[in-house]
Amino acid sequence: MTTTPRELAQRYDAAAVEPAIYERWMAADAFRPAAEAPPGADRFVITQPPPNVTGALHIGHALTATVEDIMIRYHRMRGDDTLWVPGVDHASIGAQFVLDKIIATDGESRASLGRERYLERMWQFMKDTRPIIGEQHRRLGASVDWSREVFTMDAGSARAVRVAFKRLWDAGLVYRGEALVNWCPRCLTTISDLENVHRDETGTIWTIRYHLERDDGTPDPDAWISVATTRPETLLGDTAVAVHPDDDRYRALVGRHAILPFLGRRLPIVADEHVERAFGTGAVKITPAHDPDDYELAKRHDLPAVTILDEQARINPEGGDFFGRDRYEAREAILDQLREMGDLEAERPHQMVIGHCERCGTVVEPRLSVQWFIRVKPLAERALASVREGRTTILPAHFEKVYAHWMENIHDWAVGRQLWWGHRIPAWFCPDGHATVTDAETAPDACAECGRPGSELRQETDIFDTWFSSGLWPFSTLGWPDSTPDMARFYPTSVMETGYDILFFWVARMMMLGLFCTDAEPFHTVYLHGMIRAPGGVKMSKTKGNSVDPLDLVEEIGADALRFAMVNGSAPGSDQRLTKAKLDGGRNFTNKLWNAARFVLGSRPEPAPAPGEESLAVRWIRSRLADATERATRQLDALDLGGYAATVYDVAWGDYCDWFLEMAKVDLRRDDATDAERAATWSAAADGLGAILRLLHPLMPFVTEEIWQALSDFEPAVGDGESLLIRAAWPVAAPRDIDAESAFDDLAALIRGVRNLRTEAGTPAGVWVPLIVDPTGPEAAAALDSGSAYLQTLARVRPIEVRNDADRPQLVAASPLGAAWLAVDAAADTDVADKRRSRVAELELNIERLTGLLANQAFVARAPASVVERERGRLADLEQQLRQLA
RNA sequence: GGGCGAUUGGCUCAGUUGGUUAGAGCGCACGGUUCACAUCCGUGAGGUCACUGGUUCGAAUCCAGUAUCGCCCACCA
Repeated sequence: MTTTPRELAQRYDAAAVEPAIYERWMAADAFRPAAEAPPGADRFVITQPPPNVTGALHIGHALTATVEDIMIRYHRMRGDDTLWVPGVDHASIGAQFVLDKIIATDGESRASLGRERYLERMWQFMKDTRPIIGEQHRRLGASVDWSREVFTMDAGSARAVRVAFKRLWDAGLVYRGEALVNWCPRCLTTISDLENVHRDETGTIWTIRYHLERDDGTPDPDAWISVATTRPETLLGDTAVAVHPDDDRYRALVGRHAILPFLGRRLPIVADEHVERAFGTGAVKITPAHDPDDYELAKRHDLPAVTILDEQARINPEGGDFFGRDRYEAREAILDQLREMGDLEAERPHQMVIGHCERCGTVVEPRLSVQWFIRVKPLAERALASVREGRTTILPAHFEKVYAHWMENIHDWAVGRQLWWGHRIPAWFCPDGHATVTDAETAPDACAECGRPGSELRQETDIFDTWFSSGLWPFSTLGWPDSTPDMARFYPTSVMETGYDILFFWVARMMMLGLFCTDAEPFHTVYLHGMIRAPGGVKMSKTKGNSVDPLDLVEEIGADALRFAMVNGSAPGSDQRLTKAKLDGGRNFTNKLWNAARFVLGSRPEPAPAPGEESLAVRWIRSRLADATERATRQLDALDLGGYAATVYDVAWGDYCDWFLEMAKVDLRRDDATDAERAATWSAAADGLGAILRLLHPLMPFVTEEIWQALSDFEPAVGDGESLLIRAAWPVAAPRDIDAESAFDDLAALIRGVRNLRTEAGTPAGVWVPLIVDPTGPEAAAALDSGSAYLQTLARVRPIEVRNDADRPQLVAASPLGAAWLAVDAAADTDVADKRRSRVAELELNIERLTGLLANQAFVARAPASVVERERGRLADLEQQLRQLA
């Protein structure tokens, strides 16, 4: 055992300490669950969103990792069987977007490389980029089980994807069909509704004349129907004009035809109730292949769909003379020509919403194609019931409504992506076009419909939407579909934690797929954190240049300080601004802890054979820590992380540092103390520090661990012999010592009162002044006597004269222990007299109010007795104070 | 067009099942080289809890409505 304190550096150097501490945890294998679950232990398993493989860590990841790490460290200390599986998501569209840019610098492209070489290049890219996120999570202190690290392109994940899809197929929940889907002409793939982000924009709405057909089939130059459109270029794909059946203006035209400009196509004029008479001209051009509304209408009226755009949104050969032009060029050309022909009747600005590709920002194009769909209604119903019936709880609770609303209005999920990087859909086509779905990696033996041999089958080239594999995460990471020990031990998981922005993308999908695949809710609690915003309250984004790099912050102030800043004063689901002031607060708190530890370690007195009597300070801080332990435990159990942070901050700084350590100094340094008493005080200080370190460890793991090492090094008793804080036990709340707390409160009130007097009287802070106290009674006198050493030092008053004295100056500190005043001449100060008068007035006002309240029969009769009692106590206190001031 | 959330001292935010004197940090004012810490210590000022009405002995908290801001969802050309 070391008996001399380890020297703690004068300044805490987070940048140097943190990586070393992480190494120590790794070396001790502290993150991995035991080989077998400890008997009787509760289970606590985190489900986390795997970050995109290509993305550098941003502040949102930092918050995610912090919140999860707090939970897992807390439960680990509780002795629970904990697991937190780390990993990265292959992010197919995102990764391709990044890689496309990289290879473009070499003059290459997807097309120039081809699928096979492109994928080789991608795997090579993965080797470089995959470890980055993990390394960054280490810097934040994330105590994940690295031995179970998962990549969603690993074989295990791939198998889970195939098996899940095959089961959905077998259950009749997968179909292939033609539909109008969201198409990104730049990424060259389908995207889901969720990835199609709508933005308000000011566009133009044009009114165009379609001439009516004459009996001889030619357009009538003098008769037309005017249609309004925001997308003139799509007229090339028009196959009808629609009006409302009850619209008198057009009733006569229904059944006749208009002639499409440029192409001369005959357009039937149809009546449909979905047409809004008041909008535009009341007549709508119908482009089934390029507008979702029109597509639906065309189905009702059995109209053909003509696709006029190619995959890059250029006019295809169907567009006649406009063939080859980009959609916007074509728009201008068409407008010019219509204008020339006199058929462009009007144009005016128009407010509208336009869908953009979430990834690249390109305007999304509805595109008619054959796609794989998952029929999600039945899945959604189950997922909805789980939340409605409380088997899964969402925090904060109001997101349950958001979740329900989305689940109730869900559309079938187009899961296919025309990309290369990702899990290829395990469907195989025979030359006759029959699809066979398999859960094997290789081709099925034969076509399920016509029996053609496997050698003639060709695999689907589409891959899965990344969220399909992410949706399997909670169990695919544990070895599903096999019945692995991990599945049995860790599934279903406990808390799924993420930002509310991916509630639909991911949480909803996990719920649906989890219930379908495993017949169990994949987690019992969904904890959604808010977004971190820039100081102005605006969204952080790299393009705006207002984003902060969490790693820069870690480098500058340390991971602990950043973690504290992000969690303190935050509430789940609420956005927060990360300001300099907040970050400084975290850094300052780290510094405070460090210095408190330096003091404790450096002030150890001579060892004493037997511990002496415990002082008021010791009894008081024990009780405060017991209270904090009880509250912190309750708050962590309720996932109230902001409350937990506030609790430990307050007890550490406000109670332990500001009051206890100052009182402990008095006890350690007073001349009349025995060695035994000093030893008792110090050992309580060390114990208190140990308790604070334990309470704070989930939030600020590094600095607490570093201090713990020094503390437990030469005082193993504090740590129960556990050399690593990460493995130490979470404290058990001891009973409160109400007597000590109330004795302390009385004394502290007096000390504050005297300090206040000094300030008001303008007594220089360093000067010792004599104090006179007139105690309220014998008990107060006794308390005063035993607390006089504290009072002297903390209020810097000496000597203290205790006497009953009716002759009081203007300046008096009123307290439960008695009236006190400084033996200095300050009475001449009129300012002081004013202050006293206003204090008396305030007291009288409050006494009046309380007297009135207590005279109210209804209050006394209906309020709980404890409340009435408390008000009576308050009134008595106030009356006593008033007497002291008189 | 629907839905959700927010509105608390100068700023950023907490506020547990309604309990009567609404908290914190920062900022501000004043004073401090008290041997852990100036990334600190002490003292203080500052709020009719957006507004209106209701329920209640009692409302920042529950209910209804209004206003402002923000977010999400949505197939009106």
